Amino acid sequence: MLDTKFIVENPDIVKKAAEVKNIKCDVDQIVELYNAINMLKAEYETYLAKKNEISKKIPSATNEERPALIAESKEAGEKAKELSEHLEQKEIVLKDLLARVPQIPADNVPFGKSDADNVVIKTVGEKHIFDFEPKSHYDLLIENDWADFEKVAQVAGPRSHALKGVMARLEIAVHMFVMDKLTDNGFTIVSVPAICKPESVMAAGHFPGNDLTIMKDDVYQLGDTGRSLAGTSEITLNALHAGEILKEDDLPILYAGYSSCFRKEAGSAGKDTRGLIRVHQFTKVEQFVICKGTEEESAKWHAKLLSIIEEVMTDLELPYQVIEACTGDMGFNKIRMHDVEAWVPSEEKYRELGSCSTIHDFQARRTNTRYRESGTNKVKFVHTLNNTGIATPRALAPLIENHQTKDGNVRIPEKLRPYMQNKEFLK
RNA sequence: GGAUGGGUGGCCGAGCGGUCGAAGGCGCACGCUUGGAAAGCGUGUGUAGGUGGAAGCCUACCGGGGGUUCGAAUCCCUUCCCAUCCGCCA
Repeated sequence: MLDTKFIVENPDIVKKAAEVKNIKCDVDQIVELYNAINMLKAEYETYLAKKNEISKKIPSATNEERPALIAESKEAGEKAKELSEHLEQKEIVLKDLLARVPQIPADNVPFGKSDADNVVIKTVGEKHIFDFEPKSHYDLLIENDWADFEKVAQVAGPRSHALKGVMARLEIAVHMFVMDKLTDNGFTIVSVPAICKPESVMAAGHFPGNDLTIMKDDVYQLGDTGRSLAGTSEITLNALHAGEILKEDDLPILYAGYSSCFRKEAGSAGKDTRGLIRVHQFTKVEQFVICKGTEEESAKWHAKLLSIIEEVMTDLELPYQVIEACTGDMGFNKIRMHDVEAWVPSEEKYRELGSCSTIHDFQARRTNTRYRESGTNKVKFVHTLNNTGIATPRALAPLIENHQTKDGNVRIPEKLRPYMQNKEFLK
C-alpha cells in the first residue's frame, strides 16, 4: 500500500512504477475518485456537524422547544445517512484500486521484463570439479534410500516427498545451524503457525487488490474455515505487530521465523517435477526485520540480511551467485530484491535458494504497524525486510550434489558437523 | 464443543444514555531544580481525514460489523479475540 496522498500528488511516478513492474492499475481513476470523495465527505460532514450541534442543545431546551429540535436534528441525520451511502460505495472502489498499486522500485534497480533481465552482481566460490559424472540429488536420494517420492505421491499427491534416515536429520541440522547463526546475530527465533487469515496474506502485499480470489492459484485455502496456509512465515511475522504503535527503542525487531510453508505452484506445471527443488510443502527459516522507517535503516538491514545468507552459503561450502532482480521480476510489494542462487551440478545452473527484499513501508501500511519517533514524538510507519535463512528440502539438493563423492557418499561441510553428530560423511 | 468473565488512549485503568476524546496513574516530551544524575515540581502529550496563511474549526474512532435513539464508550443483536472452568486431544 502506498500513501494515498503520494499517489494523488505524484501520479506520474506511480504510473511509471506500475509500467516497469508490468502491473495494471488505474492511477487516473484513483485521483478522480479521491477528489470526488473529498467533496462528498465535506458535504456529509456538514450535515453531521449540524446534527451534532442540535443534539447538544436538546438537554437544555424547554419542553416547548424540544420537538422542533428533535425533528431538525433527525432531518440532518437522514441527509447525512443518504450521503454516507454514496460515500461508502465510492470508498470501497477506491480502496480496491489503491490495493492494486504496486510498490515503487528503487531508482537504481535494473529495468527488465522478466527474470531473464536480472543482473548477476556477484559470483562466489569455486564450482567443484568432479573426476566422475556427478549424480543428480534425485539419484543420490533414491540410491541411498534417503527419500521416498513415489509412494508418498500416492499418499499426498504430486510434488510430495519424504526424507528418510540421515537425510531427515540433515534437514533438521541445516535449520538448527541457521537458527544458531541468526541467534548469534541478535534474531529471536519464532516458530509460527502456517495457518493464517486471508487478511494477513493480503497484508503481506504479495498480491494486488483486496480481492481474495486473486491469490487462489498460489495459496492453499482451508476449506470452509476461511483460512489459508501461508507460503512463508513472512505473512505471519509481518502481521505480528499489526495495529501497534511501537516505541523507537523497540526497533529493530529481528525475527528468525520457523515454519512450514505451502505453495500450490499452479503456474509451474511441468517445471522441476522431480526431486526436491519445487514442492508443495517445505520448511523455512526466514529472516524478518522490522526497523525504523528510514532509507538508511532499510539499506543497512538489506545488506545485513544478504550478508547472512551469503555466510550460510559459504559455511555450507556452496558455490553461489547473487543476482539483482529487475523491475519486472521483483514482485508487487518490493523496492529492491536480491536472490541468492546456489550451483546445482546436475543441472549445470544456479538455482534460487533465497530472496532478500526491501519492502519499505508497503507492508506496514497494510498492517498499520507504526512507531513513535523519540525526540519528535511523531508516529511513523516502520519498514520491513525479509530474506530466506534456509529453505528445505530445496537447499538439500545443491548441498548433497556439490558434496557428493565418487562412491555415492556425501561429505558434510565442516560447519554443519556439530549438528550431525560430528560425522564427516552422511554414511 | 459447553459455561462464565473480559476487550476503553503508548501502557494500566475509571466511566456504563447527553456536560466524554473520555477521570486518575504510568510512560513520554519540554522547563525549573542539581556540580551531574535521581527524586521533586510545573507544563504539555491519542490517531486519522477534511478545511484554513495561521491560531483554529469540523468529522470519525472506546475490539470489528449492524441496530435502537434527536443523542451511544454506555442499551440491543452479531462477530472476532483474550482469560478461566468443563469436555476432547498430540
